[in-house]
Amino acid sequence: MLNVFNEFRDKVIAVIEDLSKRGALPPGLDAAAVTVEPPRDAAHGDLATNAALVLARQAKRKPRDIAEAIAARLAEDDAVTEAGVAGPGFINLRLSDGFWQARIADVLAAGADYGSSTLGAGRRVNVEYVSVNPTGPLHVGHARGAVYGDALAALLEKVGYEVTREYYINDAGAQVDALGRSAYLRYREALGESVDDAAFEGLYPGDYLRHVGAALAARDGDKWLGAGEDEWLAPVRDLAIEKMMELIRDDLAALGVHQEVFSPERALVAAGRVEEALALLEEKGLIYTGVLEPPKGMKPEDWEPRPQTLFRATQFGDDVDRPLKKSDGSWTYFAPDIAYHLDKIERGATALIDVWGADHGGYVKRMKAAVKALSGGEVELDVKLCQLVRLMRGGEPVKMSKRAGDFVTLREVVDEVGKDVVRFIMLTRKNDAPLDFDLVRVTEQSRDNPVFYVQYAHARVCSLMRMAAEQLPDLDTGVGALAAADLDRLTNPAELALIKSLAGWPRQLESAAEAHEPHRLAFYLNDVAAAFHGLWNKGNEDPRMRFIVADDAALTGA
RNA sequence: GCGCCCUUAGCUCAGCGGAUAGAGCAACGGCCUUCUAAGCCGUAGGUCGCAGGUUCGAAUCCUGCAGGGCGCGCCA
Repeated sequence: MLNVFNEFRDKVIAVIEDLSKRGALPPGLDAAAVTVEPPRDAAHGDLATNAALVLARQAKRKPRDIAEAIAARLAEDDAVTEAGVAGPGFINLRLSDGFWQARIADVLAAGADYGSSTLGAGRRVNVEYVSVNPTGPLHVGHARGAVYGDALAALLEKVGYEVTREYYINDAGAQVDALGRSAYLRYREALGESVDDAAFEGLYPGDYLRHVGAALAARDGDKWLGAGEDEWLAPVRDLAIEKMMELIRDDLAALGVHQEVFSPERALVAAGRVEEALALLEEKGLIYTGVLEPPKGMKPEDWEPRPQTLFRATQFGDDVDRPLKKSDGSWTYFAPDIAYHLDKIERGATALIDVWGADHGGYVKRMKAAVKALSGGEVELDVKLCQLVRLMRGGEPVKMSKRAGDFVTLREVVDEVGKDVVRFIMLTRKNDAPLDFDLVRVTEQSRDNPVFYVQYAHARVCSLMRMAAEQLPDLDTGVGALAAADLDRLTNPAELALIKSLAGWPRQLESAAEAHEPHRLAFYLNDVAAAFHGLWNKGNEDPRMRFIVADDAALTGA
């Protein structure tokens, strides 16, 4: 029995069906809204179900009467020691110590698969995250989306989805041309010219392009020096993009993030996919030429009404129809994005998740509208916005220099505090809440540093295994032997609390996956660590409560 | 002006339509000849921004309002 709550929900529903069959309840009741959860207050018991409250209206009976009938039947279950009705009609169940003890054997038998489930039923989900323009290294803000997306992807995989981890490379816009021009300046430097800082006005002045310039000089010599921009821009830009993507992948690897699909915008454009996607919308009558109203309340200085190619986003819940072409006839950013999302759909994803920075919030409705239009409503797009990260050091904000190219890079932070710390801290807040990242606090060894608190629980477990091997060399600490230990000796409330906490893992995974909220797992780990530290400390009051009891190998095994 | 997000203890924040709304920090009171006390236990602290609505039941869903953040054609 790996998910206690799901199993008992099945039992409750079986009881309801049986009561219907016997005429104690009307037939054909809809039990979809029945839940089995841990009660808010542990004093109420181990499990609580709302079954009677959900059924009362349908059955036209008083909730408490239904609750009494269901509770009486649940009380017959071997694992149930107490089934009571409380409040408006909750059924509270208390389960035997033996039931909980047996869960340890379940966990050991499942090993690393513990908590895995088939909730996703193999459905294909595409999670797109990071997708930073390939114009420089990742900074701290990018790390949040990277960790969030990576954790969400892992979480969905764990509960049975088939997940694609994807990065969209925006390598077709004006900013990669600026990147190419910047790299060209570094190339001239590499060949001995001195280049003024002012030359980088509007470009990327960061030092990280110096090695691109050097690589170009090494590869091509001085062949571009006298050439016109129309000759050198494309090759220089392409090399720069390639080098920047290498840099970004290295940064991601340092953070433990590995995406399997990197989709370049340029390839989509070159393959004519933008025209294809728009033709599809055109067929559906969703594209027209029209004139947009200027946004009210702000005064665009140079606003002139002009006809534009527009997508009927308003038919799919957006506030205005959205332009697909700029006035010079080239695509807006939206057009290739539509093509890209169509591409993801055509590759077989049945659900799409995009992870964006909060400053892209204004873009969500139109993208959802486009996906709805492209897929005929078959594919759902969920856009998760990650709020800002405020980098601090000892309570003081870290100064982000205004000078372009001089931000705090992800790499610097990972090098300073380690990838696990960065990953964990990024998950200690909901994605849509701002997050403070204090470089000093996250390495402190104290209760208010959640990274330390959880890692310390793990360190103590390792310490116990080491000490047990020393003090009880004959004790078999293999998984099979431990599962067969005298688990019925674990009757202390602190011991049972830890077991119950561990038994909640499958449920936590499923609910976090369904909500697309990996941060819940960080909070869960904190709870498990608290239960463990609490039990550990019982050993300070009473040596018999220590994990290792030198004169009792059987209890130590348990 | 419009859209999206946020508003929960002194502070930072969890909270999945359920019961008396929780955790850490800060405050106060305990606990070390240790399986690392880098921790644990306890006390105190609340008009869940405000006002309506839906519901057997609302911090949670809906509407309006207030305050804060982000954004609003030819940046991505």
